[in-house]
Amino acid sequence: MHSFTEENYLKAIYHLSEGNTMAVSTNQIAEMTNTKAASVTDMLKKLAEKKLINYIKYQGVTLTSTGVNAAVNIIRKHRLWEVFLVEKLGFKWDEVHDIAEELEHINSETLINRLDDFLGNPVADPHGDPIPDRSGLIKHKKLVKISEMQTGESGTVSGVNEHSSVFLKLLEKLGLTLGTKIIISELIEFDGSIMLTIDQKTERTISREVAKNILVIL
Amino acid sequence: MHSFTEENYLKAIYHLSEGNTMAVSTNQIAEMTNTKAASVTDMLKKLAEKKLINYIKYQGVTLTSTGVNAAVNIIRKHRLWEVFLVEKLGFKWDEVHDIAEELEHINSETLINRLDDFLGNPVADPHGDPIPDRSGLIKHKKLVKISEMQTGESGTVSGVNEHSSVFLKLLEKLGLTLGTKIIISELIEFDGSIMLTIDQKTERTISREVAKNILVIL
DNA sequence: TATTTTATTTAGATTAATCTAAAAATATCG
DNA sequence: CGATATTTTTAGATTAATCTAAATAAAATA
Repeated sequence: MHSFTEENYLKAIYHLSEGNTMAVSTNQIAEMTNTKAASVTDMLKKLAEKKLINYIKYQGVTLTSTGVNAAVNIIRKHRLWEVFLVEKLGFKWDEVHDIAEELEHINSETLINRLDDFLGNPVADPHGDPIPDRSGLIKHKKLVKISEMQTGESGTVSGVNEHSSVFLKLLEKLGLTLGTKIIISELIEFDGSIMLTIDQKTERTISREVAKNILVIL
Repeated sequence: MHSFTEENYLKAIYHLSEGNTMAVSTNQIAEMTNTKAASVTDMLKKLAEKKLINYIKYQGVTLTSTGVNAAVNIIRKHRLWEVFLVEKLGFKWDEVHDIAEELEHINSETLINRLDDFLGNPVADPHGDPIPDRSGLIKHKKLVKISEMQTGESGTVSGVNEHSSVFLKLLEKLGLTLGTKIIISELIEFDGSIMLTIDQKTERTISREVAKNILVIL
């Protein structure tokens, strides 16, 4: 098994390379892991030694397939524990991240597979992020940022790009939690803010910044 | 908070001082934590510095009240997680120790209190060991070893003194799991083994060694 | 009680993860 | 394209937890 710390680096690299196919830089990793670049370099050497990443000095890193596997497994655990915390223990979606951050390092494949079954094999966590299945497969849904929608388009809130407690609490206040149906009523040219109808009832305006971080299924 | 390692030392000291009021020795701790005496000495200095133990060179240690609190809290977490693993995830009583050993270090009072409620505030773990309540109070039941019972006496299996998987599996094979009613039918003088009736049906003989490790409520 | 044995502590190293400061490589821009 | 800025790496320390080997204290025993 890998150490707690190694797992956190793998996860960071994975998240940083989601979307873009580019290699991830030392500084990016340092920022994400709250460490200094020098520490990251040391760890990268170690992870490369273990064949978890492809590392060329000064050129950034990518995960090897072994590395991806390890990372995906941690993410699977994180998200399943989040579902547990919300569905079974009654936590709110903005309260679970830090606890899941600890729970994701518990080592037992049996445990996590039984937890998965206990929870009814959920496909998404409380923030709408997909949960990898036990073979590591992730079913990505086609999600669109509200900021990219056109007037008249409608969709269902199904994910977020920003997981901070402040943001999630705001969404709750706005009535924009997962499953909420929205219709774009107007795009305001002046500041890019967006007016929308929530659940066929409330009309609301949200800033472009907020809109960028809400994902919907059309 | 205390480190993972510090917590393990506190727990070890607590378990070693259960029952006897004597100070716990460096070597005892070394054995329980699978470390060497020299490492223990270092850690004892650190724990004493933090006022978690009373430590006098060469004289062994006792926990301070702060230390007891910390230890009991870890034990509470361990046992609640064990209940979760058995009751909710379908693990067997001999499979949960190692996983709970990891889970007990997850830091969140809210989490553990919600888990407690979710489980219906159990008073004992799957091995019959009492679960401290959220204030740290432990309700000890008056338990007697089968080896101390007399012919004709009856009782209900309610705990064990040996938590190894081998032993627990044996008890299952023998039909001596928690809740089983037994009556002592004969004490065999030759080797100290004990003949008993299980659930008013089966008659069985168990060795003194096994009998010493099964606890019953009369 | 003196001697031997056992237990404990100290001294000095090691490993993992981190840091700061300096050096080296890469990227940017005038 | 070359000077400057930025990024990354190296060098050398630090901290927590551990170890082995040697020294010291306590306990057992003859």
